[in-house]
Amino acid sequence: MLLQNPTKQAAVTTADKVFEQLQHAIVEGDIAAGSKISEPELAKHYKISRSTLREALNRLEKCHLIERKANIGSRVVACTIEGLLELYITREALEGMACRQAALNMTDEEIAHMQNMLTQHATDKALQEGVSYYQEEGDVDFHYKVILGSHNQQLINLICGQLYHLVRMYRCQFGMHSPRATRAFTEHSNIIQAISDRDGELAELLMRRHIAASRKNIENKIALQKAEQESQET
Amino acid sequence: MLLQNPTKQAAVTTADKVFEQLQHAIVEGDIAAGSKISEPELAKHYKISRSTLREALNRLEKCHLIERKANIGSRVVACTIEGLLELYITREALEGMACRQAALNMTDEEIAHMQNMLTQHATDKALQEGVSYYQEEGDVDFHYKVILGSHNQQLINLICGQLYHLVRMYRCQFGMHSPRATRAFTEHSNIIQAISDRDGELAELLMRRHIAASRKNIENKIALQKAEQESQET
DNA sequence: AATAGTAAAATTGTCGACAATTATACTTTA
DNA sequence: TAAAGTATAATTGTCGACAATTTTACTATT
Repeated sequence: MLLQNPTKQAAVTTADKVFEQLQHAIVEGDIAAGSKISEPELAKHYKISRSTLREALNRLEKCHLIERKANIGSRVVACTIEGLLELYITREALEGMACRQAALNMTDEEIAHMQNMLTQHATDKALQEGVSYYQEEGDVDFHYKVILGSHNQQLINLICGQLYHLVRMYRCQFGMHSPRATRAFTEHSNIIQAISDRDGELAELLMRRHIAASRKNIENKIALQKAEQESQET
Repeated sequence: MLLQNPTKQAAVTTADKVFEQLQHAIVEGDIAAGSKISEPELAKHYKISRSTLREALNRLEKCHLIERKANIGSRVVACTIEGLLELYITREALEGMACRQAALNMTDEEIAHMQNMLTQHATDKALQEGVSYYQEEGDVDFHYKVILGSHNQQLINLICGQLYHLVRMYRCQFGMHSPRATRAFTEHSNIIQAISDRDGELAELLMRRHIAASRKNIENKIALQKAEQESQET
């Protein structure tokens, strides 16, 4: 993952650095989803005081990667199917609106840059081979560009600063790299076209369909798995 | 304000209590928007240690009421017109989707309860007098019910747990109680009808129009003020 | 044997002190 | 006089210890 969250700011303090390490560990599943967090243990592991660790934990809570209860402690969030679907619903709402705003607020330069990026991806051999490159980095890259293009700080903070850490976590833990590469590419093209045409309404509609398609793709998979399980059980 | 944020949980720890007091003070403007926060000063004022205060500050940051920079300190967020409009855009996206989900997921009991609430407000003398009661409590109450009705924890947390503190802050600081009472009442009625009909698409559309109408109302006011200022300057 | 009660251990919350960084006031120099 | 540099003061970040609460292990009672 070379990709960087565009809202991320340099980690200067120790708490920042430990936060980043913990974030990575949670997203990648090195610290299990749903597991309890022991402050003394983690503090010892990272060789920092509990105060500093708690500062880092507060940041993890801010991007919804852990949950805290008073006098009880912290737990890594659980990755459930319901949670995943809820996340997609929320993304559909926020990124849809971001896309509409992008159509209104992006500069011509930004749009040109995004078009170039897509062309770049189109000629990329990885895409032609149907490999996951485009899905992973290219997809996230595209979505980031649109969100930033909204020029709406509120939307940018919510999506890039909070939601996307969870998105990455689900991607890692559920091992999601579905074979939608070429299809997603076409959808991205159409979205950029709508933005380029300054058609906010269409841009939002297309982005929402794009995300909803991913969600339905997952729902189908789940349904299939369920059916398989039940047939095995009998 | 008797109204309670439905996502709020009992404050057991000292940091919780100080957080609530600070939250109130910031929302009401007792601590000025945009002002710098002095940790030693506040800690002394509330008679707590700096550690405990910092815990409270972290929670304020979580609901976007303050912003922190490493080694520099915290500032109360500034209330700008751009920020207000961005907030409305975000609300439109999130609450619109919440309303769609409410149409799909609310139980019949919940819907009936919400209808009763609206009838209650209709017969309320305060509404008939066109007083601000309906707008303040009734409006927020209605929106909360819809959001909770989405049964989507992600949406509920984002809107009730984060956005609405900022909304309240803007309402207080900009002194917003525009005379849209009866109109808003009609709009609420139509939204409930759509939810009752389980028409998610219409419900979302109406909620978005409802919020957009408020936003445009503000934009008009701003434009008017600007025009007045300019005419005075000449 | 199962449950309730109690004591011990562990965990979280809070505190005050010190270290590192930033802001301020003053002096020096061109 | 203005600008740059330096020393001082103030603020934020980090630490280890203690207090309050929760969990665990054990004992006593029915």
